[in-house]
This record gives sequence, C-alpha cells and structure tokens, in this order.
Amino acid sequence: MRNGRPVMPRKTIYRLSIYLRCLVRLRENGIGTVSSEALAKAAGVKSTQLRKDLALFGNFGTRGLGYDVAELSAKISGELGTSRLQPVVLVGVGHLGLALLSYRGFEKEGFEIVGAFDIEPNRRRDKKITLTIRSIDELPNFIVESGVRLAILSVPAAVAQETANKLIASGVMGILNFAPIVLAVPEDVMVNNVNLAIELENLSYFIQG
Amino acid sequence: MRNGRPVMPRKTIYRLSIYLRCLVRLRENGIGTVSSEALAKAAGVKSTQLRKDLALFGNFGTRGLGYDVAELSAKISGELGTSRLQPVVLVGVGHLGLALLSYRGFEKEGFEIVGAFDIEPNRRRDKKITLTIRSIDELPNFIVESGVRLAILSVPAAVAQETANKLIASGVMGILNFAPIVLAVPEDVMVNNVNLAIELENLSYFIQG
DNA sequence: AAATTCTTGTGAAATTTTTCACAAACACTT
DNA sequence: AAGTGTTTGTGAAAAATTTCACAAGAATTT
Repeated sequence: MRNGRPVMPRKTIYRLSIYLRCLVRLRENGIGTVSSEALAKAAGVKSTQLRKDLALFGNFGTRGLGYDVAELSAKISGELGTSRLQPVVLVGVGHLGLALLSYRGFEKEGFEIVGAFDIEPNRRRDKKITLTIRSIDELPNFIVESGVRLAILSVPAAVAQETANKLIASGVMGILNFAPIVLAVPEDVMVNNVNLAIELENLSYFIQG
Repeated sequence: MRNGRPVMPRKTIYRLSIYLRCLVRLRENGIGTVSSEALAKAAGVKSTQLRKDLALFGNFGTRGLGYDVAELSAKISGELGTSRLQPVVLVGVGHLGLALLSYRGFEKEGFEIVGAFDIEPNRRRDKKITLTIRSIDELPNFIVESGVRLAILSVPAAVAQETANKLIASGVMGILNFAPIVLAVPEDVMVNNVNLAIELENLSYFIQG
C-alpha cells in the first residue's frame, strides 16, 4: 500500500495514461459511453487487461453497457494525480532542452515548466523562448522555495549524476532523465529514462531480416 | 526463430543496449575485463539477469574472471545489428523534429538521419540546420529509392496515422513514434512510442505522498 | 600441484503479468 | 414482464520474467 491506496504496477500506470488519452479523444468526439472492448482496441491492448487494470482501483462500469467516458476519465485522472497542474523544472537547456521548452504539449497534458536552468544561462540560443533561463547555481534555492518535485534532466551525460544529486538534495522526487546513463538514486526517488538511441536500436534489431 | 537466430524478448534487447553503453564507458576508462556483478550494477540490474540475458545468444565469459570488455561489446553490438551506420528518415520538422535534427547524439550511437520531411518544408525555422528539409510529397520516392527502413515520426497527432501509412506503404518497417496516439500498423511493422507526457504522469503517480 | 577463491552458466523455484472462461448484472426488445 | 443480447468483473490457468541456488570451470595463491 501507498498512502492507503494499493500500489499499482508501473505497467498498469503507463496503460492508465494511454486509456486516459483515448478517453479524452472519445469525449472530444462526443461519445458518452464506451465498452472495454472498444477502448482496449483504441489503446492497443486486450479488453481483459483493460478490465483488470481498472479493477485495481474500483468498479466503474455498467454491465451490458460499458463505461461512462466522462466518469472513467475523472477516475483515472484522479488516480494518476493529474487532476491539477503539476509544476516541473527543466535542467539543461541544450538542443533537446530547448525543444522541450518550446514544446507546448506539456501544458495541455497537465504539466507546467516553471523553471529552466543551465550552466551557461546566457549562451546564444537560436530559438526565442518566454521563460527566463537561470543559472544552475540558483537551482537548489528555487526548488526548495517552490517545492517542485519533478524535474526533466537534459544535461550531458558527464554531468548528469552530479546534477541529479543536486536535484535530489533539494527535494526533487521524480526525474525524467534524457542523459544516456543509469542514475544512482535513493530508492524513494523515481527515475524514468528516455533514450532515443536505445529506442532506435531496439527497432533496428526487430526489423532485421 | 528469426533468421536462424532465437528471438529475444524485447526487454532483453533494451537491456543489451544498456549493457553496451556501460561497456563502452568501461572501455573508455581503459578497463579490459568486467564481472557480471560489476556490469550489472552499472546497468542497474541483478547480475543473474545479466547472465541470463547474455546466455540467450552465447557464452562469452570466463569463469573466475569475468567478461572481456571489448569482446562482449562486439558480440552485443553484432547481436543488436548496430555494427554499421543505420540510415533513418525524420518526418515532421516542428519543435521536436528540429531538436532531433540538431541533436548530434544519434550519429555517435550509430544512426544517421538521411532525410527530413515536412508538409511545409519552407516554413520559417529559427534554428540553422545542414540537412535540406523536403516536402512530404517526396517521401515515398525517397524511401523506395534509398531503401531506408527506419523512421522517426514527429508530426502532430492528427496526421500521424496517415503519415505512418505512407511510410509503411513505401517500405518502412520500424517507426519511432512521438505522436501521442496508438498507431495501427501491420504486425510485421514495429512501433516504439515515446510519450513525454506519459513519462511525467508516471513519475507524478509514484512520487505522490 | 593442491587448495582456495572467484565467477560463470543454468535448472528450478518464485514471482509477475497476461489471458482465458464464465457467472452475474444490466440494457434493450418484444 | 419475460426474454434476449451485451458487457462487466474475476477466479483460475497460462505464460513470461525474474530470482535463487549451486555445480562446474578457471584463475590465483600457497
């Protein structure tokens, strides 16, 4: 258990995110009710898996009818904790970091980048952005004062571990890591890695033939 | 089996990529031999898992000593099919696509973006890039003629499916998909999804408390 | 060269995750 | 209001993945 709720497998949480996006799309299309079969198909999973996933935190369906799109959206959203806007800091404003800052998708999905940091805040950057880029030195204070718990780490591999250490020391609990190394962190800190080269390598293996 | 080789689980392939990166780092540090215990620790897995993973395609270790870093690197690299440079096309040159083009990390990892396509190739872009951006109309011919099998898809969600269809019709077998939708593809086509909002949502769930 | 230490490779056990199969519950039709 | 059809929720089975435990092999020491 975790805060009185059952801990759900990480895979289930990923799938809940996918279900939620499908539900949002259904709602945009004015669809009020959906069966597990239809929703599962949209999400690319089996219907039994969808039902098992949902069963982990409640019974929301109506037999013979399906799920109420709006209600299920709200339940999943509540479960994921994305009901309200989540603040995030971004550390490392190179090519990738800059793109993430420019990417307007996050806010639509419930996340707001409230601070951007770089070792060289005044370095020349081609793109115009609205958010001020601060020095890494300001990072600890900013995190402590703002209470932000999530960070996007897009610094070079060579400094990723030390930067992560700073983030954690200041109170960050979750790191979305783009640096191609395995970060060593305390077990109550969560790291999700995004490594594009590994994803390509993976594709490359499976299409050989 | 797959071309006479045993098919390995997708998870194993991901881990092989991670092992390979750790090995490269070890070699850079002049380390010639490594035990499964040490390598597993660097990769963030258990040593038995590492050994099981390797056992799927050969026996490379020396009991009492460990693995030869250079030899194991070569074996994994060969298995993953990353021994030679892999060509990739990039479709959709918006914020994210542009960042990926600027990102010099791919070439270092064995991939080369040989073509970039956008529905609006001459749209004003802040960043300077060396690669010519072509019209989407040229996409099918380019893929057929160049024989590229891998694509990075960074177009808006609304046109992702139809763009994927074009790619597949021209012969693309693997798609790294950044659009936040589940693509419907034939079963011999492989899709890896990268969805940053979902990764953040996932972190957000696990740090609540 | 025997003993000791280390480390791999692997069968078996444990765990996790997915899928099956179907009773129970509800909607809709007649 | 009974009958028919649909869809959920779930116990049980199956499959996949991870971990354990240890024999076997090789290096190193004595």
